[in-house]
Amino acid sequence: MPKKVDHAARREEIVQAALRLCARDGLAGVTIGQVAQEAGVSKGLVQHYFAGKADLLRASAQILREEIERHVREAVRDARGPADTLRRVLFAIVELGVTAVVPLLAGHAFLSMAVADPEIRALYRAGGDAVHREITALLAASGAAPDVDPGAEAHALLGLARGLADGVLLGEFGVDDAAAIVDHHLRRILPGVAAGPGTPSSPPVSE
Amino acid sequence: MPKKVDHAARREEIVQAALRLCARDGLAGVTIGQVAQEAGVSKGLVQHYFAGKADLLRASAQILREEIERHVREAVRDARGPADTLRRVLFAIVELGVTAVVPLLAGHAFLSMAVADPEIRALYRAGGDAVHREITALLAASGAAPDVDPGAEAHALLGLARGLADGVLLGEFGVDDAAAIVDHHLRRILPGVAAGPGTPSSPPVSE
DNA sequence: TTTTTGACGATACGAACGTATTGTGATTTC
DNA sequence: GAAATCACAATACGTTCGTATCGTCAAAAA
Repeated sequence: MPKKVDHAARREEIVQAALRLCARDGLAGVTIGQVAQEAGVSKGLVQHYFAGKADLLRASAQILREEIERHVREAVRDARGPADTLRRVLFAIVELGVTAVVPLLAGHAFLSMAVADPEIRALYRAGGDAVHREITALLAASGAAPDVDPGAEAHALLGLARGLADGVLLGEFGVDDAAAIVDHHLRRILPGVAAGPGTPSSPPVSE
Repeated sequence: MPKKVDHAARREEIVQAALRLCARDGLAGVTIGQVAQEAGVSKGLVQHYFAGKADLLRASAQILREEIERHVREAVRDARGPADTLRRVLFAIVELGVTAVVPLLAGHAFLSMAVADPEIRALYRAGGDAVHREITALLAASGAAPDVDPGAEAHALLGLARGLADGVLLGEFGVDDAAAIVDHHLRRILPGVAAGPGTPSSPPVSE
């Protein structure tokens, strides 16, 4: 039998190349040949690991989701209490505009596919719902003001964070401006919870 | 001399076909041939009106922006006072998720192009900045609470609206839920301004 | 009426696409 | 050590892309 390789790892290498291309040139720039070149392998190898282009894109969307999830989960790792966790989650999402431009851009490119492809759409929905549930729970555990409905407020916060991430991505404002906006809203929702001691982001940079 | 036709109108017809394809299949599905077929004209005619594919895409992004701007401007037409206008602007943006799925999806597809193509990027920035200025002005004129910075709050509201539009687009919640969220935030920002008498959207639908 | 001009269609062509096919080593099992 | 197996490269093939070119017809100007 032949050399034993980590099938999943090899697939991920190729997918990462695909995501890079997707962020640089859009979904249109993702071709088997380009992906192979970007990954530094032969075109044949891409075929060896993926049944076809659709398979490649499907896997890319999947890993894209995991990538963002990992990013958020990492930002939350050593958070103190639900309020701090919530803050870090939202910051992490906003920071995608600069920290993880590739996944974010690729995500946008995939969004149009999500409408046509039910499998990718399900992936989007699952991801969004998971974050929403998480934020709802954090909100409920953070001692929110009595007039806030955790479910609705979670939709608001998630929407706000996503919208701000796009603003950061397009350079309309900086991460720190976005972070300040998030903090401002959190302070309104969570009375008595001051801004967390450690800002996960880098020191302020003038726009 | 030959038959005189409205050059701009013919270009727009073709662009509309391109945008439809873009929303249905993503940017990858926009080919000269497909656009021609969708528009019901020959491939040669598309060439006749556009110097090349890049020209077509550029024009599409331009018209896309005008389309959304028209949509918002129409929603604002018979608004009463700055607070009501602001509310209608935000509602219009949120409603893009159902009313103008084509422009919204196409916009997402173009977003990745905006990073690479400086011309399209400038278009995005100009559009975003214009809306931001508008919202800032409306906010200042609406008698906002003393602790709100109109500029920052405008970024927040615009971000919120954009994020909610995506949520609506993906079916995470309904337009009415999103509208309620917007209203809730507006009430906090603009004390003393009750919800406008006429909700532009349809009656509540359970998710 | 003749000429001219541009709208528009049909076709041609090279490049690049996705995929199918084949070939070649290296490595593990027997 | 022979045989089987899989990672991986190379090539070939049919399709579709964007674009260039040519042809045609109608209408305005002469």
